[in-house]
Amino acid sequence: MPDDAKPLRRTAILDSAEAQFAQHGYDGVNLRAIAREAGVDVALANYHFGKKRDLFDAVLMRRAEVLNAWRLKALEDALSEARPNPPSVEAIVRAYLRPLLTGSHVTEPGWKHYYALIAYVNNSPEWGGKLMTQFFDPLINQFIDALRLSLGNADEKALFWSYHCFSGALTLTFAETGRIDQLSKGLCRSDDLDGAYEHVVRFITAGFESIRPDA
Amino acid sequence: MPDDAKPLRRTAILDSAEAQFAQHGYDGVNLRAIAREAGVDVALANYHFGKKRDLFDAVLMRRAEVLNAWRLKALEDALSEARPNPPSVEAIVRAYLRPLLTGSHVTEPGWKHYYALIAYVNNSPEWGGKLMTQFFDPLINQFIDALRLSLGNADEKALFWSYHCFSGALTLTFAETGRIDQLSKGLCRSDDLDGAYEHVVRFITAGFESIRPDA
DNA sequence: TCCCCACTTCAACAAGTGTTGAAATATGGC
DNA sequence: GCCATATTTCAACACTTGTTGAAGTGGGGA
Repeated sequence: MPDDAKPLRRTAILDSAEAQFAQHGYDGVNLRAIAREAGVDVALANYHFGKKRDLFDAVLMRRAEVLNAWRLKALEDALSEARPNPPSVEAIVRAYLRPLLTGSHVTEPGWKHYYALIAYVNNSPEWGGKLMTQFFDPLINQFIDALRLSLGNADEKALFWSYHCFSGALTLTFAETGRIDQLSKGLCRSDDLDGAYEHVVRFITAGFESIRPDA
Repeated sequence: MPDDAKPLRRTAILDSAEAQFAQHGYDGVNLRAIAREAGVDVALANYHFGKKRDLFDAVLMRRAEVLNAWRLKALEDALSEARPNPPSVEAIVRAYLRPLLTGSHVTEPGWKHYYALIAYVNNSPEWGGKLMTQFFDPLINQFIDALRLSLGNADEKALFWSYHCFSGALTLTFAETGRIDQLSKGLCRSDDLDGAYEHVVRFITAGFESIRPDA
């Protein structure tokens, strides 16, 4: 039987929580609003997920696993295509971003909400350090290893600060705040992840290339 | 008389609100906690600033004006130094970042809190578009104009998406989430803004240079 | 048919929320 | 000292919050 055959209410709660946490943050949402949008009673969220904070973690976890699998495969493909040499920086950046910014899923509201949630978490002084580490760092370390190889003996501090810039640029893209729409007077649209892809790839690749020691 | 001679409680409320909004976000804070840390009664916040949301705006406004003045001067200095030519991209990026990441104020808790607040606002789908536009975009447009001149006839979409990456990298730096500390196993410290400065300048400058048409 | 079980709702609690009007206190000009 | 005004506190309201225990529902196996 398919995964979502019976527990319809359960996933409805997750979907609703995802959308609302993404838009208003953890504290800006109450369980009654989540339950109302899911069409269930308040107590049901507690029955399935426990405390509010556990529901938040469950939302975060659900798509993190899917995402990490996609991105791991993209990285491994890039590595095996270039073998025995390390892939180019651009190939690594593309492997990092392609599963996130391109493909049919990036227009689905569920994924958009999830991305906005990641933007919220990554920039939160309270949770940024802990939660991002918990859910994503094993994969991120593999990407950084690949970049280190590709860049020769780049300075380690420069490498980590460069990744930091990368992460910040990406998560602001995820937030889809509409600010670039205003700044560019409508020329760029923050909800157009696919359109942002090539621009972000170019900018980030050039940033990493600038720390190459023999450059 | 100095500005902060009499209204001690007023600024105490602003300081406390700044610290708490920065750490927990708008909805994660209640007025009683702000008043307690400021050592005043709850009703006093209402007397001075009105509704909770107005207090939030007042916190945002206070340092925005100072910041914009510093950064405008830095940009004008860069422009006049290079005249009649446009300044280099690096000079513009430095003018943008130097007032933010270097100087004696960047170790003060007040400014750190304010920066974290900016990170919160800039990445918030609810407020990112509106508030950042309101407080900072007049200045940002001048920076983008300078970059456009310096870069020759760069593609406009590429220019705005590049600034978007810039903004994301900077605001994640402001958030000081401690994530880079964990990723780098302590080699980089997210509270070391001054140490981040040169790395961010290099990364961002290279990113912008990559869209130069004759490159 | 009956019973067990997972699931769902109902109703309520205790604590915390922003906001406000009135009372108390301080401040500065005369 | 006196009084108008600005500041600060007190006390309370009306409402929302997360959480929980008890009751109800439905379906599948004995």
